[in-house]
Amino acid sequence: MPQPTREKILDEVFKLVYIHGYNGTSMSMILGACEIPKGSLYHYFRFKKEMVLAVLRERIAPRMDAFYHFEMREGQDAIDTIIEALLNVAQKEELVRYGCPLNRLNQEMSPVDADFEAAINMIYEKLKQKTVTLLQNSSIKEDVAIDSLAEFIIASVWGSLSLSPVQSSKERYLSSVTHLIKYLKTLKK
Amino acid sequence: MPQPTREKILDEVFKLVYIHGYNGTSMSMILGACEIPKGSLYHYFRFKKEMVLAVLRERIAPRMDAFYHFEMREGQDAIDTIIEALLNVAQKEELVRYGCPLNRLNQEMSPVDADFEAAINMIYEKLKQKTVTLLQNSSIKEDVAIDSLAEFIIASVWGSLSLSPVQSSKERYLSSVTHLIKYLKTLKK
DNA sequence: TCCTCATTAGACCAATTGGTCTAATTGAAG
DNA sequence: CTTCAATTAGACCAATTGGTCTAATGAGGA
Repeated sequence: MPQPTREKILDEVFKLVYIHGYNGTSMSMILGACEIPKGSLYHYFRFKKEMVLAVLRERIAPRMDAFYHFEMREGQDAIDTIIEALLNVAQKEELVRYGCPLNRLNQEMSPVDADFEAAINMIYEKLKQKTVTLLQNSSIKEDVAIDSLAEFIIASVWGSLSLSPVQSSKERYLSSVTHLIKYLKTLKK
Repeated sequence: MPQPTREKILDEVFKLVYIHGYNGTSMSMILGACEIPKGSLYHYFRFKKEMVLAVLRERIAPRMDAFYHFEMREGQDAIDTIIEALLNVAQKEELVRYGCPLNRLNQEMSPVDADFEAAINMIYEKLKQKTVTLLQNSSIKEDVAIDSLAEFIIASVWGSLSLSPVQSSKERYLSSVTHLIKYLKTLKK
């Protein structure tokens, strides 16, 4: 068996929902992409919502967790770790093309579904907390509001990634996020 | 007649699509909200897509145009006009609650529909151009890349408004956008 | 070998989707 | 008043939606 059915489903649903959104992805699209019969799909997931919530936990959350995961330079200032992460984003084709998958689902589902809202918020808070921790261990001036700075960083990335999703490009993201980086540098001690 | 039918439709469709998205809004929801029969709806618009594109042009675009529309202080620096606009956003209940309607439609539709992508891009470019013009007439340092700064400003606002759409709040938006304002001030001559 | 249980297969279903069409009803101009 | 186009009304439609259900399959352990 090349790939367990359940994992295959999660992979395909992630791709479809990432691009078409929750409401834009039908069960028949999913069936077609997975090339499995209905019986299998509904054997693993009771219904669509449960499936996409699983995608959130098992595909999107790990991607968010990976945001700061790369070889850290020895003795590097934490603020530079963040900057490196920001620049890393530009290398991910799908990110500059379609934006942050968490943010996409957030905008579509949070206002209309409490379960999605809660699940998304947990993932967001974790990412924010990581950023806060990094900022606390960095050479940033003491009088800066760490918490809101962390939110501003995430917000700027989300926004920069949503500038023209289609014609978008690495360059557009980079030129926008460069300002964020410049700002971060002004906050150094 | 209290309100021409076509205008009523555009108002209701705007509200529904703003919150539920394009695919999350069905014709029956629209019919229900407008309290009109199907015949009327399809008399004014040939199909759903045409209707929402009209909402984009006649409801969303004007809102974007209004972004910098308020009494400008005499002899005020253009950069302060921008800052005032950023702070004004916090007063719009629906904005801090649901985010920027243009950005929402952008994220949902641009990747999957060329007509939406084009229409949205035109509105975006106009907003960006206004921002560029303001920046050019401001006391900003000469070596700053005006174009990408304009994009960064819009991106930051979009992002700040999408931080937790539901539990969101004025405060959250403000504390995030405060960093943007601080950054803009560092760019003054 | 047989049994068991997870899995696969797909026919089937009610409800809803976006959309068509014809008939009735207006309201304004001549 | 009559005329005629704009508008309203809603029955109707094929296609699709998310979801159910029963039967067949198959792999592993006793």
